[in-house]
Amino acid sequence: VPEELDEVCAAEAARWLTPAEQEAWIALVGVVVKLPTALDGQLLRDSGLSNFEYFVLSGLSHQPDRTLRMSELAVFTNGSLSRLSHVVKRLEARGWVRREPCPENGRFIHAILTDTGWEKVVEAAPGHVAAVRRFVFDALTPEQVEQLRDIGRSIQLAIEPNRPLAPVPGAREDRGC
Amino acid sequence: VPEELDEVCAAEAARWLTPAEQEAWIALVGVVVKLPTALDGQLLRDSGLSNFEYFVLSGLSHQPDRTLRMSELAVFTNGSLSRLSHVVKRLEARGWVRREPCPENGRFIHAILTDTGWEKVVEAAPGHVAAVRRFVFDALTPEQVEQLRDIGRSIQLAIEPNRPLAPVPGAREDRGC
DNA sequence: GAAGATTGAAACGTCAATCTTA
DNA sequence: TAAGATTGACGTTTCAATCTTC
Repeated sequence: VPEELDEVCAAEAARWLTPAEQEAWIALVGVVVKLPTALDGQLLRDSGLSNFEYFVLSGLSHQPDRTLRMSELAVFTNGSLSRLSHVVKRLEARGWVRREPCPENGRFIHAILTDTGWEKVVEAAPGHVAAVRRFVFDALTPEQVEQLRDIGRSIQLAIEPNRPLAPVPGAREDRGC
Repeated sequence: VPEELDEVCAAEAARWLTPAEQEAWIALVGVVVKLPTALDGQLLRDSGLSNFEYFVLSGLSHQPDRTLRMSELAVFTNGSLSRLSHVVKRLEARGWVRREPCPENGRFIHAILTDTGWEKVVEAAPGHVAAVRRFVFDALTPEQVEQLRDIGRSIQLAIEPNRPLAPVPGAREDRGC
């Protein structure tokens, strides 16, 4: 068996990863798999929300009118429109979001955060942000935070050369929230 | 609404993320969501395998005897034992893996890569590695590769302080495969 | 009893088909 | 006709309960 493995290695050597890349790859895969699980766990235990649901509510809460078109929200949440539709239906059933057709263009549907939904985000946010700090930023130096930003953007560009990296227009990211 | 937002910001200011951290966070979330989708897409199209299934087959293929206990394999794949059990059942039905109780300790179950399974990995590997190169390493400088490794390890340590970071013993990572 | 592993039901995501409005 | 959005069916993951072996 080792011999066969060598053959495979030799045949495809040019395409394999270097040892340094392998180390980075293993580390990256671990984060990609474990971070969502860890964050989902905290949110689910403490607030009964999935990561994705929180992202939807949080995205709406940062809009000046707590409103976003479904397709804009889909971009913001990095999810498909179909998935978003299912999730918003559940959030609507729980009373945190409501949907209305756009008065100006009937093809658009506005997802709107309700007052109850706002309270839910306000309740859930501190614990979630604390988890993000604990799992990510407390473990990194300021230089690493910048490195992470640049690396993340480069990888996203490689995956989606055409899509803009910036969050949805209107998001109040500059506010420090 | 903006006023309320300010109140929330002020009340929880100490726990929010800094602007630099927000940028990094958005970039990281994007990678965490999009990279699995991109890799899953390539594998599914070209080889009919999910990322997780490939990881299982690949993990076994790197063992000297193509064998790993179920619980070891679960650690290696960053997945739950339950999920692994379901997946291995499907892989067994497709003839790529078989399961046998450990002769020395009947509680352990060995997952063993079959010859057909080996061929499957050999067929799927080049395309998958090429995708990893294209989406990740072609976009990064050698310095960034090292940074990514360190950042990834730090985050994993923060998530799981107790679990070892190294791959499963016996994995032939040092071989360049 | 506890570790290792499996199972079934419920929840979720994905895909293709559908519906609606411009 | 095409863009925006929804729906239902199917496959997968998760969670709790179960089974087996030490």
